[in-house]
Amino acid sequence: MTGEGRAALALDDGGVTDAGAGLEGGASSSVGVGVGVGVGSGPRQTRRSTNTVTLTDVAQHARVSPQTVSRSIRSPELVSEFTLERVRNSIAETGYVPNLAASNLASNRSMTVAAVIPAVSASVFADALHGLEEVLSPAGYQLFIGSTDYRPSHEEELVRALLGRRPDGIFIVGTKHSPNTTHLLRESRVPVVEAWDLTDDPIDSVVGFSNRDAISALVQFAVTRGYAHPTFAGSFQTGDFRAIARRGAFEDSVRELYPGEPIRVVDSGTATVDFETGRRLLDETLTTYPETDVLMFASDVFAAGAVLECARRGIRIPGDIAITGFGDFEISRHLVPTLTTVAVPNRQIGTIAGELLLARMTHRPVENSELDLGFSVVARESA
Amino acid sequence: MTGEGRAALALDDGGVTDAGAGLEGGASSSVGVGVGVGVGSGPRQTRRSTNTVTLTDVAQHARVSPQTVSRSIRSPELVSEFTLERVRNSIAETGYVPNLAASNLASNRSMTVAAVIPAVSASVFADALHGLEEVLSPAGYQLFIGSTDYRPSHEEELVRALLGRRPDGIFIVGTKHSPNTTHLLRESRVPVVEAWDLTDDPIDSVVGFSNRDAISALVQFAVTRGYAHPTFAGSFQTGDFRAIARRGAFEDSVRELYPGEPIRVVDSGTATVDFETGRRLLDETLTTYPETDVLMFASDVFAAGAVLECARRGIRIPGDIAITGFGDFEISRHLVPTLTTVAVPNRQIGTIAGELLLARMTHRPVENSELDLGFSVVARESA
DNA sequence: TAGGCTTATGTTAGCGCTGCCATCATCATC
DNA sequence: GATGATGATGGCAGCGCTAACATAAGCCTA
Repeated sequence: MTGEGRAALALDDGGVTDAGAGLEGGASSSVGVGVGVGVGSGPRQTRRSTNTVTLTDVAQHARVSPQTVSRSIRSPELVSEFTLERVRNSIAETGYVPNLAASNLASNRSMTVAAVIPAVSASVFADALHGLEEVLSPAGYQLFIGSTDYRPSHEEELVRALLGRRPDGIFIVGTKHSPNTTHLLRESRVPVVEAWDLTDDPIDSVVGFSNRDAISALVQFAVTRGYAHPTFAGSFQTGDFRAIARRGAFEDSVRELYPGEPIRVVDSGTATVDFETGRRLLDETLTTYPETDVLMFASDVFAAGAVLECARRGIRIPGDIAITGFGDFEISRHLVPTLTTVAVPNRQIGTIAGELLLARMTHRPVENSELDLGFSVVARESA
Repeated sequence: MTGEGRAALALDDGGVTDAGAGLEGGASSSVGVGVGVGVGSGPRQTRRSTNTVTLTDVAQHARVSPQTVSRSIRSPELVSEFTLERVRNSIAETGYVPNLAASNLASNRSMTVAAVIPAVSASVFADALHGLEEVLSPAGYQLFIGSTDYRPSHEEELVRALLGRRPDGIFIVGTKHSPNTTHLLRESRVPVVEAWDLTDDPIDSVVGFSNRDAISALVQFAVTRGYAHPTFAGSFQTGDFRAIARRGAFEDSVRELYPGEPIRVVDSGTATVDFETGRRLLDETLTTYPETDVLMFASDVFAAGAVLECARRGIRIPGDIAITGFGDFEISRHLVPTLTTVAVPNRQIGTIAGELLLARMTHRPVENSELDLGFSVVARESA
C-alpha cells in the first residue's frame, strides 16, 4: 500500500453553522416581488417561506395572466408568437422554475413513474432501469426509484410511499407480492408493469420471461452434452422469488430428465451475489458433491467467481468440471474459458415496459399486455 | 444454442383497449363519498377525476376534523390515544394513501432528494446511490434519480426538471458544471452535495477524493516498482471530467517523475466502459507502444478485460507487462493475477453525502462541508 | 351587417394538504 | 373561585398551479 489520500471526516454537531446557500448569484434574478416579509396590512402574513419565483410573478413581469404563462409552458401552440416571446423572456429573467408539485396537484398528473426493484446495485436491474429511463425520459417522465433489498415487508411500505407521490405508472420487479401490496397496486388504478417473470394472475401487465423454462432448458442442455451429475448452486434468500423459482425448476427438471439421480443443491443463504460467494459455492460443491460434473450457478456472477477460482487452483474447465451461469453478463464472454449461460433481455425488459407504460399513460390502446420476451441458452466453452 | 423461449411482442395501436386496472378489489375500500359524478345542484362540477380517498374522507369516516387526521399522521404524539386509534382504523378501512404532492405544496417540504449521476448502470454510481438510499430512506426521504449520460447539456435540463420537484436536497456527481447549472443550483437555496471529486469553489458541499492525486500516487507507485515505460489507457469522452482529470494527472506525473520519457496515452474515445473496450485498449497499446512495461487503465473494468485477454493470449502479467486499474471493483481481487488498483470509497461517498444532506435538511449544524474521503493504492499481483 | 366560427386571453374555483391560530375542556396554582 | 398552564381539537386560509368556462377580438360567410 503506497500513497494514502488525506481524509477528513467529522459530521454532526459542532460550531460552524450551515452556510453556503445564500449567495444571491448572477445578474438575472429576483423580480421585485415583496412577498414573504410581513407587509403589514394584510389579514394574516403569508405562508410562503422560500421566496421562490412563482408563475404569478412571471405573469406580472410579462403583464399577462398567470393562465397565459401556464399555457406558454404546457401548450405553447395556443399562445401567440408575440406573447410567447414575452413570457419566455420573463421566465428567463426571473429565473422561474415551475413547481411540479403544484402542477401535479392541480392537473392530477405527476409525470413520474415509480420503479420498485430489489437492489439498485444489481447490474441486471440497473440495465432495466436504464432501458426504462431511455424510453420515459424523452416523453417527459421522471423516474422514482425505490429498492426493497429483497424484503417483502419493505416492499409494501415502499409501494405505499411511492403511491403517495401519485405516479402515473409503476414498474415493479417480480410477480409475487404480499396481498396488501397487490391490493394497494390494484386499487391505485395506475398502470402497473410487473417484470422479470411471468404469471397467470398479473396485477395489470407483465414483461419478462419464464425463469422456470430457462432453467429447464439449461438442464436439457446438460443432458444433451452428456453430463451425468448436475449440481445447482446459488443464494436463495426468502424474498428472491426468481432465484427460488429457478431452484424449483432445477429440482423438477432433474427429477424428470435424470431419473434416479439425487438432487444436489448448494445454497449460500443470504450471502450477497458476488464473486467471493461464487468461490465459496464452488468450494462447498467440491467437498460436498465431488461427483459433480456440471455445476450450474444461479447467476453469472457466481459462475465467474468460480471460473476464476478454478484458474487459480488449476482446475480445468470443462475438463474437470463444467460450469454454467445465468444472465449472460458481459464478463461471461471474456472469461477464460468463456461461460455457457442463459441470455436474458435485461435492458429490453426496461424498454418494453417503458413503452407499455407510456402507451397506457397516454391512453393509447395496447394490444398485448403480457409479454414473454424469452431467453436463450448460450453455449460457450465452459460446458 | 438450445432452447429459445417464446417471444411475443407487438405494441402500439391494435384492437384491444386498455383494461385491467378497474377491478374494485377487496372488502376494505370506498367510503360513501359521492364526488366526481355531477351531483346536480353545486355551482360547478368538481374537478376530482380520480375518486381516490382523501384526508377529508378519512376525517368524515372517523368523525374528526381533517386537521386531526393530518396530525395523526405527521405528529401522532399530539393526538389522544383514543382518537389516534379511531383515525388509524379509518385510514385502514378507507385504504387512504396520503397525497404527498399536496403535502409538499402545503408544507413546502417534499421529503425527496434528487440525485444527478452520469449513468445508473455504472456500478460505481450505483454503489453510491445505494449508500445514499441507505441513509436517507430510514429518515423518510425518497430518492429521485436522473442520469446525464455524461452530456453537460443534458445535465442542465435535468437539474431544471429535478428542481421543479422541489427536492429538499441534491446530490450531484462531479464538480464541473455549466454556468447555468451552477447558477440554478445556487439560486435554488437547496442543500447541494457535489461528489466524486474535489474543488476549490463548491456550490455548497463536496464529498469525494482527488482524482489527480490518486493517479499521481499510482504513477509514483510505478516508479517505486521500477517500471520505466508507463502508458495510460481509457475512454475520455468530453463530459467525463473525472476521467479527463485522471488523464491530465497522468501526463503531469509522467513529466515530473519520468523526465525525458514520452507521454503515452491510448484513448478509446466515446466507447462504453466495458471489458471489450479493455481488450481493445490492450491491443492498441501493444501495437502502438510495444515498449510499454506498465499499462495503467482508467478503470478496473478495462483492466479486467485486458487481464482476461492476456490470459487468453498467454501474455504473462506482470512478467511481460504489468497492469493497473482504477476503482478496486470486486472482480479485481479475484482476477488471476489479482489486480493492482486504486481503492475509492464509492459506497462511502453515498453514505457521507447522505448524512451531510440529512444534517443540512434538518438544520443541524455541520462542521465540515468539504470532505476529502481519500483513496488508497492497492498493490496486488498484476504490478 | 347580423350571425357564427375561430383564435387569444382572462377569470374563477378548486386540487389535497398543512401552518397558524382560536377554541374548549381539564387541571394545578395561588 | 379566579387565574393561568396544559392538552386536544377544530376553523380558516392558502401553498402554486391548472381545468373549465367566459370573454373579447378578428374573421368569414351569406
